[in-house]
Amino acid sequence: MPTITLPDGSHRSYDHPVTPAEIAADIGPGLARAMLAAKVDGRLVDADRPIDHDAQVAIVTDRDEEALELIRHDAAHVMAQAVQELYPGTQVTIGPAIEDGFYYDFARDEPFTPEDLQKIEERMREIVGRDLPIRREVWGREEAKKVFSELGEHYKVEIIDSIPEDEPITIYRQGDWFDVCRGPHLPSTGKLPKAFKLTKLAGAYWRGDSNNEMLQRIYGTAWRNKKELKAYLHRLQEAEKRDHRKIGKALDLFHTQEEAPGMVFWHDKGWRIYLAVQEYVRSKLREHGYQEVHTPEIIDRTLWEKSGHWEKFGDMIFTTHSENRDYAIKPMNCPAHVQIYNRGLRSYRDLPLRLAEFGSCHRNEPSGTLHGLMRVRNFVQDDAHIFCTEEQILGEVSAFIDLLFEVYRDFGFDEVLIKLSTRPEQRVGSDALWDKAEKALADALDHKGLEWELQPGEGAFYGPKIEFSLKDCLGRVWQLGTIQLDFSMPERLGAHYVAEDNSKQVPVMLHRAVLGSLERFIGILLEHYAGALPVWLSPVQAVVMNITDKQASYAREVVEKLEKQGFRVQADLRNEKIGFKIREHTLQRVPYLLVVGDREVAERTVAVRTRGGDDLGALSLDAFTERLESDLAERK
RNA sequence: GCCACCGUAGCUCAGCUGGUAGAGCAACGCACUCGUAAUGCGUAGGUCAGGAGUUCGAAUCUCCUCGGUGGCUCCA
Repeated sequence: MPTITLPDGSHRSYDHPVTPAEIAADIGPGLARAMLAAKVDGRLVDADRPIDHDAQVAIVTDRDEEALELIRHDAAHVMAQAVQELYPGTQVTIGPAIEDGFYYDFARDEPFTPEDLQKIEERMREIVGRDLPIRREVWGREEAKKVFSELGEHYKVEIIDSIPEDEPITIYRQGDWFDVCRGPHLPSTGKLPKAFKLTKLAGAYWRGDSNNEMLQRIYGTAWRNKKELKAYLHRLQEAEKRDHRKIGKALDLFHTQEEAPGMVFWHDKGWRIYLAVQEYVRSKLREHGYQEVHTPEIIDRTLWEKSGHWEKFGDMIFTTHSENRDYAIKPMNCPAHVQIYNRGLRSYRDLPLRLAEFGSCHRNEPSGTLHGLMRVRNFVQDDAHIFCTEEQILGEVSAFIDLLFEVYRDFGFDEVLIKLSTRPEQRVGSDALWDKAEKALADALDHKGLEWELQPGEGAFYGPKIEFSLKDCLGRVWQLGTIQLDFSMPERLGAHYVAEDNSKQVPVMLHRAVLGSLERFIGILLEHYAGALPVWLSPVQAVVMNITDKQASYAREVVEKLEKQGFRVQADLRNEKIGFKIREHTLQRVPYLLVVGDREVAERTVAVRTRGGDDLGALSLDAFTERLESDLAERK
């Protein structure tokens, strides 16, 4: 006899198994109508699933956040039904709810077109209008396989086969259409809010394996009401405006062209940003006890054979040759740093040895993966390798995390995603070493009180790693920093040190980067700030503009004085109206706009306006310099 | 690399079912010397990504190549 506890703490007892729908009806007809599903002991279930035990029950309506997942999953089903009604013979595969929406993967010989999306969306609305009840059924495994294989749904048969033996095969039916699904679902298709939109077509491999055939994926977004949908679409639009590729063009920072796919032509202003970032990191490395080195970009292939990269990444390495020798354009810096380590005999007293390089690397990334500055074929890593003893791992990892967060904070990033990847099946090094290393990484994170996600088995074959990522304006996650332990390369490349007891030991090598690639990092910076970089990173920190030709020489004098103090300042003496110049430099995101007219010349001041439109009034040059200095100090 | 889509003036884009290329901004010239987000008038600018084919005729249709976009796979 179940006793039901509601969220307000009240109880209701029943003398028979009761469905959430009945409970909702007991509470009130309004709630019963609004009901989408229920939460029973914290788990989402269908409105008509009987409850036969004492339970905590909450009725889920479209006011609850949980409703979103249901709505999106239902939208996927309704879309699949619409597709199969419109395009008979199309096979269904899987269709989950995802962040902001849903997708469904279909198998069909003919490709879907953007016009098809319109039709499918219309048919979806029609199916919602039919208000078909959605029913859960439990089928026998063999029966289910028979039905789906007779329908020609071969992917579904494979899915049924992959469901664990002890789990029931559940079918959700809406009208004539049904699908294998774990559920839960809405009570009927009519409960699906008409606040969805099909957004894009894409290819996707069956089961995410590139050896499998490619399916056609349709993505959509779905929300609780039209207002939410509209807000989401607006958010997307705003995000697109921040796209670093657009900003790069509009602010004349860089370009790419056909002749060098995946490689960047940095223009003057973009390169100033690049140098500002690099100079900053360089100063941080010095503070943290690194040596900066520089190594060749073209190195004989034999070194890469020894390191193992030639065999493993051969097709991604650019090569060149001369006088019967094959060279690799370096895809990474580590083997080169080991060469520096290996010069001379190292003592345990030399460790930890931290070698840093702004290393230019080339990797022949597959064409489909290139993306603006975010994924390129030629990039510069803020790379460093730390050679240390096993005992020093924890301290080095810990110091690295401090450095990383100092840097991220200075650039204005607070939200960092952290993942720890541990031992994969195929690996080198003893279990005892892996135990120690994984613990060192986890401890270092925990001691800082950081939140992190464990990715078991995702480590490299040569050691575990931590990855630090940021999201771009469209929510895509890009990895920036990383610290990886390496138990393999030092030995492969013959690195040693003499220990206290005079024995010869192999050092542990840590690969680490804070920004990852400078290119990608600048891309993220541009999107994060929508192009309006903090003063310390702005390629042009101030523009001095005259109102008429009369003030030209004073304007030049102001520019010269500020430049002498190390600021990045330009003059705009064109014969244009001041409003025109203000507009142009505001759009160029110049932090400070200095206007000089007759008044300023007479008083030896500058009239200061910010790119945000604030009027700071007339300031003496000294007062303005002071303001710039304080911006730089605060990294504003 | 795989699937789909896209490539027109320096930039942003228009050009319907094939009939011989257009706008705004930018550039250049002239006038205007002006006080905080666009002064006016004029001029010039394109082998429609490249190649092949269909056709009397191709920016438009077909095929190939290159590049880009969105996903998928990958990312030492």
